[in-house]
Amino acid sequence: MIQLVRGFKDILPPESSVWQYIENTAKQHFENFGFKEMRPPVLEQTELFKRSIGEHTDIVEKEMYTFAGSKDTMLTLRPEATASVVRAYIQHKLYAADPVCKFYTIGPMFRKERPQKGRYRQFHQINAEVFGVDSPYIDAQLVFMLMRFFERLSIGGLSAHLNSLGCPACRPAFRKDLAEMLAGHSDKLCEDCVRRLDKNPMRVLDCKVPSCREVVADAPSMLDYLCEDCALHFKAVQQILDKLEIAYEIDPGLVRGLDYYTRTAFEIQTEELGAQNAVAGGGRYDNLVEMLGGPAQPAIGFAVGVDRLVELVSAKFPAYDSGPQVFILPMGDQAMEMGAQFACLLADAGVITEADFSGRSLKALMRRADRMGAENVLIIGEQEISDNAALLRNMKTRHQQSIPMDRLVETIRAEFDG
RNA sequence: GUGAGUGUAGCUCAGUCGGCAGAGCACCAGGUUGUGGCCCUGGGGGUCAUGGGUUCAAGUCCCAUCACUCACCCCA
Repeated sequence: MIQLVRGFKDILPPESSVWQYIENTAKQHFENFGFKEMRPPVLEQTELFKRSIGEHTDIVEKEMYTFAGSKDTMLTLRPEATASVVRAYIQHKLYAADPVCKFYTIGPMFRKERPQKGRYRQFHQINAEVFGVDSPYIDAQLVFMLMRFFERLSIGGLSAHLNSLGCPACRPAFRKDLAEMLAGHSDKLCEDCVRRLDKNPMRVLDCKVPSCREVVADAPSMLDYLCEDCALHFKAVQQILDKLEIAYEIDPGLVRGLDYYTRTAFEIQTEELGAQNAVAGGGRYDNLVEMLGGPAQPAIGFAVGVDRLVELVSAKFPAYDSGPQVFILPMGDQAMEMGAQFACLLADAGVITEADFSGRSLKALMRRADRMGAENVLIIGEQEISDNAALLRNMKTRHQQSIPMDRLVETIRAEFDG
């Protein structure tokens, strides 16, 4: 038997209905905030991700699905969406149409990591990106939009975590001081953090090892190093969130893994997930558009992990298959032929219709209809054919009525309109 | 990539010391010639993950592979 690829997953009914619910809620909600859907391809030139995510990140170094395309270009299944959206924004000169562009995307991403709970090699994200606005107002609006989105999905125990990562003007000084301070205590750091010292010292800030935490407790905070512009920006984000009555925590340990982030970084966490508690994360990337060859345009975005949302939503509202409104039960060849016609005509008329052509006993058909949760059954047998009227039975009330065949579709449709 | 655990019917799982492959649920049929849920009776269903090894004999012991789960690394 051919099995599905490791780390990949089939989304079967009824679970798929939860996905539809989440995606539909996101579309409606984000469009209320002025976002339009963009659907970039899942495949891009490898170079795009190397330049945006950073050549020396784990994602690019060992977690991408990369293979040779035609000639000498390497292709990669996207590990995240932002790079593609930025690429499309630049390539189609979308900044020319209007200075402000707001997009959302929903779709699969691919990362070749070891699968574990809630982390597949094909995972799904809902992204939103805003280009052309450097106002802190938009930072706050994104956080607000996210919190409300999760509330719509009835996810509880939410908290917003905020930090500012500074900008190229102020971050280097912080990074240098931090690295020096940490290096002075390298004997107390865990193995991983010693390695992080040269690679990305800021990541030591969110290490969970107790001895590292002690060292970090005395570490300098980026917030003390922010230049005037960055400090004002961050202050403004907080003020707006206060006005919007969104609770948040300032978390100097919140560090984004990707190189392109600047200023505001945020993460939405829930208590309902255990160790992997982040359901969304994002931040500003004011330099990425230019880095990728576009005009200097500020930008900010976030990504929501859909796989985790599905778990949370399913735990609250278990998925189930809803049954047909009408289940047609024909008996005999002639009835079968009529049932087949009615099945098509009713469905086309907007009634959720199912039919059973197995030719088994009425008892067996009734049992199947009941199990499938049918609201009504339409019985067509010899008696009904000679009466020229089918029998419609409500499965809950057990009420039965005879419906003339020649007006059957209109009659049944009228029955459900009310 | 590293470490640990698991793999037996569609699902959840039992299987003792190595000795005929099991249960519950689900499915099918009958009890009721054309009326569902509850109940009763019966039935179908297995490459015991895969491949090799030890043994008179392997679901059970050993090795390898694969898959899943959890954790690590890393992380929107």
